[in-house]
Amino acid sequence: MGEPRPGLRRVTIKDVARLAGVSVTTASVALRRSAPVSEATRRRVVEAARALGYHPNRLARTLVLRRSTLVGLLVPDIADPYFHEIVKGIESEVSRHGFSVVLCDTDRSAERQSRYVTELRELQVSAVIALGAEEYGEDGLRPLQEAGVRVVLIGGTIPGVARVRIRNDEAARLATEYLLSLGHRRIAFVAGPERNEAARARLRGYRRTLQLAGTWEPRLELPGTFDVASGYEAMYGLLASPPEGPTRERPTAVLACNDQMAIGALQAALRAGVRVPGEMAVMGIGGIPLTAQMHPALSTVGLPLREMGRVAGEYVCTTSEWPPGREILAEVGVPHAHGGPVAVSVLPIRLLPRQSTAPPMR
Amino acid sequence: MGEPRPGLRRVTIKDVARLAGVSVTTASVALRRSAPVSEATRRRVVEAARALGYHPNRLARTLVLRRSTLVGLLVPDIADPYFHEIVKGIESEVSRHGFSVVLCDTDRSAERQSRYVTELRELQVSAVIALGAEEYGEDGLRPLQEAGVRVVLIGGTIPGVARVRIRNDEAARLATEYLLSLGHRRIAFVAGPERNEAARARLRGYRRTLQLAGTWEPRLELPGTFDVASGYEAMYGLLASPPEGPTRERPTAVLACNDQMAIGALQAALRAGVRVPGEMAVMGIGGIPLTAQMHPALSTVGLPLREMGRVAGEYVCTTSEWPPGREILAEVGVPHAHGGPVAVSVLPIRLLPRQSTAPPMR
DNA sequence: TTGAAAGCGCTAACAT
DNA sequence: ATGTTAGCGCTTTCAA
Repeated sequence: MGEPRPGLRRVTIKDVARLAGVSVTTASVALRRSAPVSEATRRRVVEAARALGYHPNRLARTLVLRRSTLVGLLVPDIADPYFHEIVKGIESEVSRHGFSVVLCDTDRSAERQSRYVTELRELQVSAVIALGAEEYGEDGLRPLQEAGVRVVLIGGTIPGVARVRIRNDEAARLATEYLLSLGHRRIAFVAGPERNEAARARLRGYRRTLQLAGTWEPRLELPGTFDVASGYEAMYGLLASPPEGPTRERPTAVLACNDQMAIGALQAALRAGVRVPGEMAVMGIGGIPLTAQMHPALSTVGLPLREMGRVAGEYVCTTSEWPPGREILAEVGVPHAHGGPVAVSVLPIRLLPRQSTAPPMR
Repeated sequence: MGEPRPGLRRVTIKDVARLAGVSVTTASVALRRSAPVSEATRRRVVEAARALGYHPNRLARTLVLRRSTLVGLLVPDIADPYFHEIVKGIESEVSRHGFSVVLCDTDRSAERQSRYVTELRELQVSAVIALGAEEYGEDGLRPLQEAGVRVVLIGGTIPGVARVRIRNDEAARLATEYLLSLGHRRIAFVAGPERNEAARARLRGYRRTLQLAGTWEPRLELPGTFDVASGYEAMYGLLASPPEGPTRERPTAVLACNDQMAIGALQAALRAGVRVPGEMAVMGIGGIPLTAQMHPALSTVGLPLREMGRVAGEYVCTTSEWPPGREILAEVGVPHAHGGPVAVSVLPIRLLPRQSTAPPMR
């Protein structure tokens, strides 16, 4: 902790009270309007506060009220573009409610993670929003819950922890059906990390859709790690040595499990002189802004990223309890999602057909 | 503010003291080792704390000690890749010192900005790190300073405010000289926003270097706005209608004022069927990780982004005052920077020659 | 070596 | 309508 900055004694409510010629209580009440005060005194107090440049000390308030306006944000890597829109959604919603966000970039390190969990407890945060649940393990967030901190997950599941859900399987289904509708039959899929729940769900959605269409080929499922380079490599490998199969032809379309890998795949294709979308359609899932900046602009499935952040932010700032137990805040999916639990609130997943997809060449 | 969470009374130092059978004072002293305590009691206290899962309340501590472990981070747009490494540098350094970062994404809105300035004051942050100084205006941060909050800028200048400086002109010079050394003579420059200090410095560096080489052509200075799209457009325009000049030929190389625009320019060239680096060399400035992911990998000038964040973080967490007045923390530049004030600490800018640059074709 | 008392800035009973 | 008292959790004089 830094030295107390000397000389700069901050102006407290005491100063305001003195200048206004009232008691501290009256000053407090007048400023907060938490009880009736005569209009005259209220004005005097407000005027005194303005004159002195008074700003209430939130920490003192937190202490006495025993509720904090601090919210922790646990994120595996703030540089990961997938998180950006989500973070912006969180940040603006939380701020709108008069809360503040404490940023904790764990850098995917278990050690930093647990340090942050401790730190957030000490800071008396009222809630924690955790991105990338698969990082924390079953009980990584337990200490927070036990301390009475409201915890909500975005992406992934931990038993007993509230979360914002989206229908990742539907997102993949939407993309796959779109490619099918364009006339593609051999559609490769660049999968994500096995441990990632969203990646698994998207793979499932892709697989089921192709199985239903009768064109599923296990060999067209390529491994990937969510990053640009792995998408590049997957496409590179595909072009270098197309997987064998019922037909010897290489796929006419590649769906990547996330946008970053689609970007990598796109670049690999272009680099190899393969025309996109003419000779190879490329598609992602996510709808991060960068996809729109590519040339050709990348077709993808737009997930309500900002809205996910907003919902989580609203939840943690909101006083009323949500349905208890393993709470589902928002069931985010296509409106006609088949079966499943009733949606609390259905946010739109939408297809974003852009330049990187077209019907296969004849 | 949320409701106080009932029932979950947190464990305080009072509980620890009671369990250990000592006074609160002794418990405090034992835990902090701030005064001599008998080994026996110390163990009892520590044991009690462990048993109860005690975590000190930092806000209470801040209140009494009058120094906070909160640091505000003002950033125009957390999704801007230029800021990522800087933010990570800040975050890890600040965290290493036991401080926490309050994230404020102003979204380049003046209104949000001033709300945040107020919020940070109320939170009693001990310091604020502000990225993108040009956003805040001469006195946007004044209230913080007046409240005794230590303020430091990364990028840009505000009179009387400490800042971390890098030699942006040198970065551009380095890039330009490199392109000259490859044999390029007609080198276009995609400039950045006029109001951005770094953009102006880089333009200056480019211009002077070419003037020195006797190959400067004003028409080769193209306008840009720092984003990918503007780099794309600049290159697109260049290829569609090469600027007239002493020779009718189009430039053989394009240097962009930042990496994002270079990425856009690269894509435009590739899209137009112009081979990079064969027919057109493309280069950026910044060294953001994304440049390494491109194909071809983008040549650029690596700025010590993480280190800039680290230095700023260290400054705000550090108790000792730095040189007063318009403090210069770290003069970041090439070792042989010509003239200028003496460097407090010189951080390396380094050339990152990669695949997007090569000698011009004959 | 330990503890009692005071107080950081604020708010909420409970008077008046 | 206003003021007095008490106390949030913690640390630090100052006594014992």
